[in-house]
Amino acid sequence: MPPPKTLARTLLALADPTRRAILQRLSAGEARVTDVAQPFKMSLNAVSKHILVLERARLVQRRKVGRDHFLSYRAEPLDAAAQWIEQTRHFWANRLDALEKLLRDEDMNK
Amino acid sequence: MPPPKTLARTLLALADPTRRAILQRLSAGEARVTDVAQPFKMSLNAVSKHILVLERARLVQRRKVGRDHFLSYRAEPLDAAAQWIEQTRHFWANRLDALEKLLRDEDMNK
DNA sequence: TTAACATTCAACCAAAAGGTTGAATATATT
DNA sequence: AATATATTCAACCTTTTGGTTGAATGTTAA
Repeated sequence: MPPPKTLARTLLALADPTRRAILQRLSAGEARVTDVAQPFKMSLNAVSKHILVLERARLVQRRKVGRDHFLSYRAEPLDAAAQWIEQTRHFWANRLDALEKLLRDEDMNK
Repeated sequence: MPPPKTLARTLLALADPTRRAILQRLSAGEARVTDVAQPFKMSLNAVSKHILVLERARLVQRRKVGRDHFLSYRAEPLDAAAQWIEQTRHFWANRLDALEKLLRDEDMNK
């Protein structure tokens, strides 16, 4: 089972629009740091930092080939995030179901 | 359709562990600000601020009754977040499928 | 009407986030 | 060997974030 800080790191990484864009880019296939940075208006260094954050969250993996660093997208952490969200979502959904049932039952008695 | 900043606000709100805890608490039912704040070690004011963030992200709704403010959990923004995550996840999953298929096809030719 | 309670507002502070530029490191090309 | 390329490291700056305390506001209770 993954350490509990994993979810925090994942959500934090996803909370930045630049990082989400990077992920989208990488979900279309491997790319080097420079390639990933190219479309952005910010400096290469800034993008490099964002990639670091994504790496710490295990959302991005790095494969060095000579001077090139090839980045790829890893889906696993998203699973945990999705799970948390689904869980939180369904909890309340179930409560609503329970409430509706209760109201239905009461209706039957009128 | 929701404005595009909604997802950013949602993920940002979820990225803080205190706020996730507050949501969990509220997903079990309505509660007043003081009640929500009680289990935390930080000040009431700090929690009040977190609630503000959750409200701006539409994850929490407020219903005032006299001096009490009753807070409740709203699931809708989580749907958008879940959707984004699912979409990003499946994109890559599909690419993997395509790759596997390609490799299978090549195997047949050997 | 005074006192207690529930909550926010305002001012402040430290730490973190997101960006910049410039130098360092390592690899590739000529 | 010299130069160009790919990338990070380090120092710095500004804004945002998450927290504090103290005062203000509005509501209920004695």
